[in-house]
Amino acid sequence: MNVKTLCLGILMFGEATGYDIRKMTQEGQFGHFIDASIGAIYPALTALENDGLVSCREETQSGKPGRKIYTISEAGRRTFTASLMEEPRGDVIKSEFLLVMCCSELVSREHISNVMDNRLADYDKKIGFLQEVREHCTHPGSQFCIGAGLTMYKALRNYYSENRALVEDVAGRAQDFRLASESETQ
Amino acid sequence: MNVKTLCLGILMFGEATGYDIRKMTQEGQFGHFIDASIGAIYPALTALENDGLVSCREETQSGKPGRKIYTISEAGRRTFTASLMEEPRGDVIKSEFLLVMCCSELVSREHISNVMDNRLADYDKKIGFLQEVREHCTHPGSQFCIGAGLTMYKALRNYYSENRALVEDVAGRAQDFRLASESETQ
DNA sequence: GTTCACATGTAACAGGTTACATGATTGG
DNA sequence: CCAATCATGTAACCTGTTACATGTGAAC
Repeated sequence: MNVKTLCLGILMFGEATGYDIRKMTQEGQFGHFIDASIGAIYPALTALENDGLVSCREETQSGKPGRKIYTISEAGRRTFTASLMEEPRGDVIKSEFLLVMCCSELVSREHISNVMDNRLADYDKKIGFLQEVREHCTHPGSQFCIGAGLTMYKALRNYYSENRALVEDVAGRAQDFRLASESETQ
Repeated sequence: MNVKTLCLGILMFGEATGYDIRKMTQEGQFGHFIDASIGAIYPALTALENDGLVSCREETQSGKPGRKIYTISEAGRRTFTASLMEEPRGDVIKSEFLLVMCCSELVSREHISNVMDNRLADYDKKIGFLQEVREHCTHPGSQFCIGAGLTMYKALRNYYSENRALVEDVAGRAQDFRLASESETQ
């Protein structure tokens, strides 16, 4: 799913600026399953406008840079709806965090504990965001997605806080818990 | 986290071919948090060898194409360990599935139900894989990561099967459940 | 017989990231 | 006064995807 389609999808929920879209992929109701950087969003919106899939209205404010507010067009709606009919591909998850946890014996216990604390705090923040968004949301599809995010974050948060000892106890002890290659090949 | 580092990380657990690494990022103990395509892995391994971070032994079998078995070097271990000390970035999750669910009123109920059934079956398969891997695994960090994957998949599987009616009941009823933009701007 | 799993590799192309450039306003 | 938030945009660069090319052996 490329950034253009993602922007179209977000614009289905209401007009927005590039900046708004960026924010929605960070903290909003899409934060937990859509990823798009600001440097990709602006060119995507320009391309979408050239293709006639969105229209743009410019709001010039005194002093501030003019906001470019994008609205999806009828053609844009059709294009987006058509893209929904394709079989969705498997979710992509990339977690540097789990890679660190996986190899906890290679780093210090302080580092592991610190990274873990940060992650737990992150999850609390995300859970708070989603709970707040859910209260102001009456759209069934969004409710479903917000619920999925909350389910995932809460389950992981709980798992991490209950099982962190597993990785913390072996941190810095590479000698005792050698990874497979070391015991096999040496 | 780029593919080179990912390969290094997997090779910390034992020597492997490019093909093996690909499989481990699909079904193995890394399948749920590492993503690397085969077309990225082969060049990465070549680059890693040129940098002296891995060594390569070629096993020529009768008929079959020779397997190139890569082993991480001492320099490779140091490089990988150093990369673990960097603060891990937030997890990246991209889900076309949730985008479809989010906009379920735009497509038919058949499509939604079909996509949902596929997803549930996918999760069952993944849960089965991980449960099997867990049984043969004594490494604490891996156990932690496998447990995290199981926790996430089981929680989502359960949530989806309990809440699928939310999106199925509105499928194909865009008139009744208009997305925000339609009611606001028209 | 045909499909699948094993096994490697290349190259064109698409795509996105990062950093930079600019500038006002608000809050600490 | 400095940092953060709002707000847009460009471009060099990096990275990875997709499709193709090749070939065996086993299973169905």
